[in-house]
Amino acid sequence: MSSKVKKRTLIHDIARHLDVSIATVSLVLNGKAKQSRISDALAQRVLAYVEEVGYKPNHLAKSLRTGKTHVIGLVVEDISNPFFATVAWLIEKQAFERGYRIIYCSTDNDTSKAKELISMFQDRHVDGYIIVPSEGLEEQISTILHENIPVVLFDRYLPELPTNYIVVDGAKGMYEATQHLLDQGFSNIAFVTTDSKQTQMEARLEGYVQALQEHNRPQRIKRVDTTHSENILAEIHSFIRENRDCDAIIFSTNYLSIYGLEVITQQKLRIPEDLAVVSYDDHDLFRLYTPAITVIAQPIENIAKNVIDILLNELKHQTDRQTTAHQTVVLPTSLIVRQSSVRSEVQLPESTK
Amino acid sequence: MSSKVKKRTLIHDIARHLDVSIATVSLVLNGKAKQSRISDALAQRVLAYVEEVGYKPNHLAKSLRTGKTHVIGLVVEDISNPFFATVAWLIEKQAFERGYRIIYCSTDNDTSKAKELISMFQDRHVDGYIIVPSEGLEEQISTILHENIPVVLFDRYLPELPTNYIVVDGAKGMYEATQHLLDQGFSNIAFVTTDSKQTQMEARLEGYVQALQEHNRPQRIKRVDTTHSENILAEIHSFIRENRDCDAIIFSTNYLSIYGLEVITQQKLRIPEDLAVVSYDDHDLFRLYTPAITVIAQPIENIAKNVIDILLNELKHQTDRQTTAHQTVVLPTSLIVRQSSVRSEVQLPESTK
DNA sequence: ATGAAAGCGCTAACAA
DNA sequence: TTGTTAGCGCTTTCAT
Repeated sequence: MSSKVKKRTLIHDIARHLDVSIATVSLVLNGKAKQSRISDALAQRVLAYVEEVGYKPNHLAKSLRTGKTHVIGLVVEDISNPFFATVAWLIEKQAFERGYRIIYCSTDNDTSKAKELISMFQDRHVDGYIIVPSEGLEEQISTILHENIPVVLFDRYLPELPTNYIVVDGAKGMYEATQHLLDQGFSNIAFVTTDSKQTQMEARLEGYVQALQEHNRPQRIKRVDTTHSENILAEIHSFIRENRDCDAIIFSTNYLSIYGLEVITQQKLRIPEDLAVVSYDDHDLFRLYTPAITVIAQPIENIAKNVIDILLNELKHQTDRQTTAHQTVVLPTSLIVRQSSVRSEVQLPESTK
Repeated sequence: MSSKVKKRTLIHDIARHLDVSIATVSLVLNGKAKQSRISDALAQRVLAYVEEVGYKPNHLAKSLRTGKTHVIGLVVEDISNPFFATVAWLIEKQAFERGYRIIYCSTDNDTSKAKELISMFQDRHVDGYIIVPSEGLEEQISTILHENIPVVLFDRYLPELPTNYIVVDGAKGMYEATQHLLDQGFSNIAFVTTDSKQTQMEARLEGYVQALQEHNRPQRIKRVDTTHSENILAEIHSFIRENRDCDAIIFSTNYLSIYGLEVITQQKLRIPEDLAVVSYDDHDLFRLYTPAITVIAQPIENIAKNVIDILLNELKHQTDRQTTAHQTVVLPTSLIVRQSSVRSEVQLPESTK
C-alpha cells in the first residue's frame, strides 16, 4: 500500500532533462529569451517540455525573490452586499485579465477588523490595495503609503489622507431624489441614515438637507446606530411611528431600506399612498418589490473600471507615492424613478430600467 | 525631497540588536523556546523587542521554508449569492480563529473557470480546499488528492470521487414542500429547475417527483438553461404562460425564484390566489416580499461548521488522503411556511421565523 | 542554552 | 549564447 504523493516538477528537473542550465529555463519562462539571445529553437524546446510536464513555477519562491506577488488586496465593507459584490466581481475580472489576482475581505465597517485585514495583506505582501475605508484607518493606510505601495480607495475617502480615490456624487444624487419627491408633491420628507461620519454618508445627508432648505421644508433626520444590528429594526420602527405625518422617506443605504421595508410592511403602511419611499443603491429587491422602489443608483461598472485602471497604472509605473499627486474621481449617480415615489401610476415614465 | 521608503524589520535585525543568534529569535517566535531550553528571561526579552518594533515575519519566506501557507482556498459558485456568502463568512470566521486565512473565488458554475481557480490556488500553495464543485472537476480534484492535500466539498458532491463532503437532504426537503402544497389543496404543482445534472439539483427534483407520484398528480417540469442568463426570464415567462392551469409553482434555487417573482409580477398573477409559490433557500427578499414566500431553508451555520471542522481536522492530522475513508455528512432542511403557499391567511402559523 | 549553516525554489547579475 | 552563483527571509538540525 504505497501512498504515491506526487512531487512537483522543479525548474531544476526541467533544466536537467533538457540538458540546459536553470538560468536558461528561467529566462525563457520569463520572456527574456530574446534579450538574452537564446536561440528560438532552444526556447521552443523549453516551452514545449514545460507544457508537456505541466511545470508551474513555485509562486512563493518567485515572489520571495522578486518581491512581487501579483496579488491585490481588496478590503470592502461587506462582500455580500450586492453593491460591493458586483464592484468586486468586476474588479476581479479586469485584474485577472491583466495577470493580477484579487483576495478580498469584509470589514463589516469594524475598524479593528479592517486593521487586522490590512495587516494580513501586508503579511501576504500584496502588491497593491483597494480599500473601502472605515473610519480611523488613516494611520494604517499611511503606513502602506510609506512603504510605497499603491492604494486606491473607493465609495468614500479619508479627508486627511492624500490618496487616490473614486467616489460618487452622493450629495447631488440625494439632492435630485429629494427634489423629485418635492416635485411629486410630497412635502414632509424623512431621512434615515447611519450614525457614521464617513464622507459618503455625510454627502448624502447634505444633499437631502440642501434640497429641503431651498424649499423651506422641515428636516426629519434619523441616525440609526448600526453597530447593534439587533436594534436597527426597532429604531426605524419608532422613528416611522413618531413621524406619521411624513409622506415620504429616504433611506441612505440599501440595507437600511431593506429594514425599512420590513417595518413599513409591519405597520401596514401603503407605498406610496401612505408613505413614498426612495432608496440609495439599486438592488434586486427594489426592482421586484411591489410597488417597485425608486432608487439613486451608482455607476457600478464605471467605479470598478476607474479603480482598477488607476491601481494597475500605478503598479506599472513605480512612482514615489509620497510626492506624486494622487488621482481623485467623482462619478455621477442616476435617479431611477419607480412606483414607490410617484403620486399616481399614470405619471410613471416607462424607464424603470 | 527624499522618498523615505521604510524597510521592513528582519529577523536578522532583531537578532543583532539583542545580540543573540537568528535561531534563538526564530525558536522563541515559534513557541519552541522551552523545548530548546532557552531561558525564560531571554525569551521574554526577545518577545518584548519584537513587540516593540512590530516585527512581522515574512510569510513568503516562512511558507517557502515550511511548505505551509496557512491559507485555505474556498471555491463557491457565486459569492454574491446570500447562501454562499453566509456560509463563506461563517467559515472564514471559524478559520480565522484557528489561525487560517481564507481566499475565496466564484466559479459562476463555469467548469473552465473553476479549473483556473483551483489551479491558481495550487500555484498559491493553499494548505486545503473547500469546493462547491461544478460538473467535470473530477480530474482536477483528483490531482489535489494525489498531492495529499485535504479537500472538503459542500452543497453537492461528485459521485465518482471519494472525498469528504457536506450536503443537505434536498430530496426530503423538496418532498416535504410538495407535500405541504398538496396538503393545502393545490393540485397542479409546477417545478422550475436548472438543466444541471449536479447532485443537489437532481435530489431536489427527485423529491418533487416522488411526492407527486405518491399522489398520482401530474408533473410539470421546466429545466431552464442557465448558461444564457439573458434568456432565463423569457423561458420562465413562457413556461408559466403555457401552464396557466397550475395552481402552485416551486423554484429549485433562490435565483430562479427571483426571476420567477419578476415574471409573476409582470403577468399580474396574485400569490397565492392564482399561483402559490415555494422557493428553495431563504433570502431577504422572500421574507419581505408581499406576500412572504414559503421556503425550504438550509442549515447554514451547521453546514459551515461541519465543513471547517472536517477540513481543520484533516489539516491537523496528516493522513493519507488516498487510503483513509472520507467523511460524508447529510444535514436536514427545514420548511418555513409563509403566506405564499397557504390557502387563506387564517391557516398561517405564527412561525414565519 | 546558543550559534552556524544548509537549504526551501526561483531570478538575474555576471562570467565565460 | 549559456552556465554559475549569490541571494530573497526564514526554519531547523547539529555541533558546541
